[in-house]
This record gives sequence, C-alpha cells and structure tokens, in this order.
Amino acid sequence: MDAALALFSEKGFAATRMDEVAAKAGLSKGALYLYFPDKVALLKTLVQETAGSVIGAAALMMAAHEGPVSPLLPLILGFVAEKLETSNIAAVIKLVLSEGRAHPEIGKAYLENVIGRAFPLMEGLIARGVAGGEFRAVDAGMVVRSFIAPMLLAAFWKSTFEPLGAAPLSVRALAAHHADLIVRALKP
Amino acid sequence: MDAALALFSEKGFAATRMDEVAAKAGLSKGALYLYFPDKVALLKTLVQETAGSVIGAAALMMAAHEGPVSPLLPLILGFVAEKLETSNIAAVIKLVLSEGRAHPEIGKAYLENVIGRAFPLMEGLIARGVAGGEFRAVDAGMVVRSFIAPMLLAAFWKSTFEPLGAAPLSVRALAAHHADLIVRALKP
DNA sequence: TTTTAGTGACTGACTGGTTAGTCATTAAAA
DNA sequence: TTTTAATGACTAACCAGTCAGTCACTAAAA
Repeated sequence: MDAALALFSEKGFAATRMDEVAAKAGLSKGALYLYFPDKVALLKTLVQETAGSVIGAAALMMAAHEGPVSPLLPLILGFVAEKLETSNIAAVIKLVLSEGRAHPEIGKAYLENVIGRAFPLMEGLIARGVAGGEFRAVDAGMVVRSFIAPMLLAAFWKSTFEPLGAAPLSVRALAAHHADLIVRALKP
Repeated sequence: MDAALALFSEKGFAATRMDEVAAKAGLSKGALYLYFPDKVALLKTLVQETAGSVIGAAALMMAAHEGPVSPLLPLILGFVAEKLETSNIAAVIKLVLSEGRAHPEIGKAYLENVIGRAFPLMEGLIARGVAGGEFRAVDAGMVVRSFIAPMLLAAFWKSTFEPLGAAPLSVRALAAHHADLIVRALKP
C-alpha cells in the first residue's frame, strides 16, 4: 500500500501500472491480486485506512476539551501539521481530491466520513466560543473553512510542488502562524 | 478545449479518451489531431491559456494600487472568487495540482509563472503594510499562504465535491468573510 | 531417519479489450 | 479546379486481470 500510494500520488491512479506497484512492493503482479480483488480496491483500502485514523484522533481532541476554545485552535492545527509532515497523509489528501470525482464511492465516503464529521465538530467549537463571549459574532462555517484551508494548501505543496523543486514549506510554522491569525481575528 | 477541460477534471487526464473529447467538442478524433499534436499538448495549452489570463489581471490590480493596503485585500479575494464562480478556472487549478507532478513541464511552468509571480507580489503588499505601520509585524510569506488558501479550498470544493452532491459553497461570501478575518488579524 | 503428501504464497506468460495516433479518403470552400 | 477541413477505419502498443505451475516449507507415514 505504501508503494501504491507513492505511485498513485506521483503519476496519478489511471497512469500507474499494477506491475509497477508490484515491483515497488517487491512482489509480482499476481501476488498483488491475492491481496486486492482489483485496482480500485487497492485505492479504496488505501484511502480508508489512512483517513480513518486521523479524524478519530482529532475528534477525540475536540470532544475532550473543556473551557476556553482559543488555546485549542493552535493545538488542532499543530496536530494536523505534524501528521502532514511525518506521515504520508498529504499524498492521501491529494489522491482523494484528485480522484474522488472519478471514483464517486471514494469521494463520497471522504465527504461523509471525514469532512462531514470534522467540519460540524469544528463549527460547534467556534459556535461555543461565540456563545461564551470569547469570540466575536462570526459565521462558524466560514471560519472553519478559513481555519483549515492552509492545511490543504500545505498538503498539495508537499505532494505536488516540493517534488518539482519548490522550496520546502514548514507546515508546523504555517499552522502556528495561521492559528495565531485566526485567534486574533476572532477576538471581540 | 472546454470539452477537454470538463472531461480531464471529471475523469482525470489519463482516464479521458481522445474520442470522448472529440465527441464532446462535436468533432472526430482525427480533427483533434489537426489542432493538437498529441494529448499532452492539449493539456498544456489548456492550462497555459487559462492560467495566464488571471495572473495578469491580478498583477495589474496590485501594481496599480497606492495608499493603504487593507482595502485592497478584499478586492483581490473578491476578484479571485468571482473568477472561480464564473469561469472554469477551478477545474484548471484542480488539473494543475492533480497532474502537475506527472507532467513536470506543466507543474513547473505553473510554479514559476503563476505561484512564483503571485506570491512575491502579495508578499510585497503585506510587507508594505507592515512597513507603513498599517499592519503588525508578521511573516509576509505565511500571511500570503493563510490569505490565499481558502480560494484553493473553494476550487476543489467546486470541482470535486459539489459534483458529488456536496452543499454548494458561496465562494464570494467565503472570500469576503476571510478577507475581513485577515485584515482584523493584521491590525497592530 | 527418510519418504511421501500436502500447503499456500508467489510467479510470469498469456489473453482480451482498449486506445493514442495515423492516413487514405471524402466533403466543403475558395 | 485547387485547397482546406474533416472523417473514421486501422494499427501497434499497452495493460488489467487470469491461471497453470513452481517452490520452500511442514507434517504425517514408512
């Protein structure tokens, strides 16, 4: 699956040959078909296993938190940034956004299980801050999009532009700087 | 080229058949090869023609502006948001980010001509605001990424998730709301 | 101990369907 | 008539998925 992720992210799903995946994994193509019924199943498994792990941890983080919301925002972005830098989740995000429409089952699953869970949780958090007088009256939905968007940019920077020779981006630094901007912008 | 863009964005470059592009354009495949030497040339032309038009207008906007920077920020985001909503540039962005690594010539051209031009211009703008005492002392590079990222999110929302049934996103509203957040966050 | 039987992960040549790009030919315009 | 535009059948290559067979290893039987 690591081999497949690297190749899918580099060349695109359709342009990646099963022979290549097998070779990179140190197997023959036949052996691949002992573990995955077909090519799409490989993609699907890949996305589901990776996506599931992160959302769970982040949800836990938000649910467990009590008291003022402001200190939680840099923690959330820091957590995501760390995942982006130390795992291959950036490649998975690129894969889902790139191939999600061509493989609706995968795209819809991500929309429902990841975005559909994470966005409402974060919106609730922002709304809590507003209700408690900690934040100005803002549109929680819009704030969540503003809040999370730089992590999307970072994912593509790492998986598309850095391999092309672009200057490396410190995702952690961006996360910290951005969280600070948002917290300031939300002050009453 | 409209036909090609729609299909490349929907199914991915490698999975799109030249016959389909031709059919959608109301031509035969042979006729397509009268205008484009091969499939990659079609993709390349597509990206270059679209990308060039927007960066030029935005650069003009920034270069022409004098006086305080704050009022310019919502104008820039509003301009980009309007392009995202009324043209098919969202699909081009998706295409570049998805296929840029597999076709380095395209990816690098975008990195140099679009990102490499737009980012320094915007950084200069932020730096000007800081120098003039209009903004706090911030990292201009980080601010630019925070500033532009929601437009990237919007591009993928429109080209990947809305076709899968996700709730439509008002890019203009997001742009306005986000510009307001950033301007507030930059206040000394 | 040696032989026989069995297992299952793995291989790689093969097939059938698919598709980028070509080109001889036709149709329309000048 | 000549030139330009367009067609669509064709080819050569490619690749997902298959399957008959290999081989290292285990365990029961002799």
